[in-house]
Amino acid sequence: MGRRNLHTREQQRDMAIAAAELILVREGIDELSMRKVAQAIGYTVGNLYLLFQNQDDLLAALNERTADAIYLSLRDRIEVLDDPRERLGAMARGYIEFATGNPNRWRLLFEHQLPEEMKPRPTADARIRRLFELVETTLAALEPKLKADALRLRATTFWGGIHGIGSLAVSGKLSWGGRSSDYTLYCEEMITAFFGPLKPRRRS
Amino acid sequence: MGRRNLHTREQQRDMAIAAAELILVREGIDELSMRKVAQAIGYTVGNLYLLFQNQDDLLAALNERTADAIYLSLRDRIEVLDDPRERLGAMARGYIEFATGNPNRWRLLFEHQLPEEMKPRPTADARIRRLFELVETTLAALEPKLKADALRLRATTFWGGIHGIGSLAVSGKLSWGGRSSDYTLYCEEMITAFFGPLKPRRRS
DNA sequence: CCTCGCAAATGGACGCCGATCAGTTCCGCC
DNA sequence: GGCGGAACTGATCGGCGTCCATTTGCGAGG
Repeated sequence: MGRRNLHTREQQRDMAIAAAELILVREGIDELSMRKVAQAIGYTVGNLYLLFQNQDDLLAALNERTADAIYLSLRDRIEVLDDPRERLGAMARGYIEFATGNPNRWRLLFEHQLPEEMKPRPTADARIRRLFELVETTLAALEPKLKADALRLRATTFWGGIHGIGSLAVSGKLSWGGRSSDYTLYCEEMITAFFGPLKPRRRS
Repeated sequence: MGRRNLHTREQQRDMAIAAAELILVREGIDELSMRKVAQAIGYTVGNLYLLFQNQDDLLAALNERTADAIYLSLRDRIEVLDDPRERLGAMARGYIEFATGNPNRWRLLFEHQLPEEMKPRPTADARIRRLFELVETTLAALEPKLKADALRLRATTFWGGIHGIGSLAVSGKLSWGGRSSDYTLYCEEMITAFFGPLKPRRRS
């Protein structure tokens, strides 16, 4: 075949990303090959390289979608809550739930290192930074007396801790440190460590 | 060539593991291939499959060594310290230092998921559990009034948090949440969150 | 000292992968 | 109606993990 013009470049890109995400979710990272993606969208492998620089470029596009999905999920969760403390809890639980509910997408985002020569692709990084900033903003409402530097340090450390719970949960290593696999438990413990016991006074 | 008997099976295994670790450290996970390992030890690829079931079996052997190295490193660090609080700090810093100092070994251990059909290989898991138990034991000395369940939960959560710092540090994503890349800062903040400010009274 | 069984090790084959590019096809403009 | 060039193909390359028929040579038995 030659020129078909069935879809625009942009459409083909979207199709490829969607197909790749489906393969990623259903079959895992190792099964996600350019050949499978090409076959899934009805084009040849060579054509994929007119849409993406290489495989890592496609994976980076996937990661952008994942980062967006996490951010929007957390955003939706907290906008119905008023108490900053509850917001942080909801974000933490939402983060862990996304990790355990979408392990392959989560792993690709955080554990698949892209080669450094494609570092000038700040889009994905910016979307993660947005996530950290969401935490920071929420934390600012909870601890208004903290200075900017201390606030940032605290938010980053807290979210790094939550991230660690997610990381261990996804790789199935949380049970190594204890019997339970109920990640919410670890979540609550982390929040308590950072922000004190839940609801210190109720109906008092 | 045929029978050489230059090295025993055990020796060949050790040579292969050592060679693989060198390649892992120097060139990264993606460059660690069975062919390179075979060439490095002066044998053919086919012979490697008389020593290991498959590549993941070799990687699992590498991970055992890494887990041992981390455990022994932390053990050495704390045995010269008496104060439990200082011990936990030393362990946390040591963990992060190992992660940032040996990123490829650390990534292979925690971020490379082995296929589930080789799950009946409890050796590597046991070595990680040992690490968690070391934390738990040290924490027990700091908070003697905690019950076993609460202790385990607290230790696991704390160590999961430290692990998260390491995970983000290794993947270079810690700067996303703040300017500094001085991981010790995050370490101290995490310890403070869990165990209160450092040295609450000095020379008082 | 010879020889021969069998363990030890080889090396090539298979099917997959990411990546490249000369060549083919056919759309749309003149 | 025809043609230039964009769109797309598919063959090709080197490398990968894995397997196994074949070859080699050590060492026990004569």
